[in-house]
Amino acid sequence: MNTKQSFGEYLRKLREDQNLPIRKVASKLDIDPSTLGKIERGERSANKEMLPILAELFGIEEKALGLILFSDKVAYQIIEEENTNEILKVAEEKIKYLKNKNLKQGSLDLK
Amino acid sequence: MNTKQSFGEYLRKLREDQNLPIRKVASKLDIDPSTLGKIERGERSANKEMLPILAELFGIEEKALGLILFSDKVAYQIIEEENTNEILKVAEEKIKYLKNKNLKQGSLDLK
DNA sequence: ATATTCAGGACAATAATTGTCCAAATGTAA
DNA sequence: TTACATTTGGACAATTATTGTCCTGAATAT
Repeated sequence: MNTKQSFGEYLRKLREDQNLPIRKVASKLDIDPSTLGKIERGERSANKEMLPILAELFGIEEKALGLILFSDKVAYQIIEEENTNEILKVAEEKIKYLKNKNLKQGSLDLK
Repeated sequence: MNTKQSFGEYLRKLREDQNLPIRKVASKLDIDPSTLGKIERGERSANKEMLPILAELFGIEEKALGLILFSDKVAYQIIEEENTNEILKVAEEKIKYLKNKNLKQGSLDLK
């Protein structure tokens, strides 16, 4: 897993390795080729519905693809702050706490 | 630093410790009391402009307040995924890479 | 009982996101 | 070069999310 790559860069590499035109992949995703181009260039974000389609198309794990997508989103969200590491650490503790809390309560009040 | 608290819960505690009504704090922030109530209950998000005002009002570090706010946002964004820890780890590496890259290039292309 | 405070829904305004369409640019092969 | 396919990127519209206000009713305090 190359964590230095953005989702778009990764996607483009996958596509080019298979010599597929944007047009074809876009068609699988049922979106305009221009939109996919923007996703590959990072001007747009992909959404979760695209993940299983892309995973199957390129023969990779959907979870791995999602990992790249979500880490992109998180990174983008806080990269302009100075204390990014601290933010991530506190977020991790918070998530741990919340997941445990909701587990005990039974109700998944996470939306 | 209590990482188990959300930004809103933390804010409410600060306010109640000083026996201030929502109305007064909202006025300092120049927003409707109802909006502040929602922020305290987590139904709305605070924004960065509010941080220095709140920090001064309650005599705490703006950075500490921002830490709680941003970690909240990150946690909220990914808490429904299963592999949250992995996402955070990859995000951290990505940020490290991007910050270093932009440092070297000089241009802060982060927006 | 009256005042104040707070909760929460309905609503409007604004901003952000998502996608399409098209024209220009780029690449590719004959 | 010509012809064709692909990609880029701007303008635009539609949808969705966010933000805040206003108002009513409930709870709390005096």
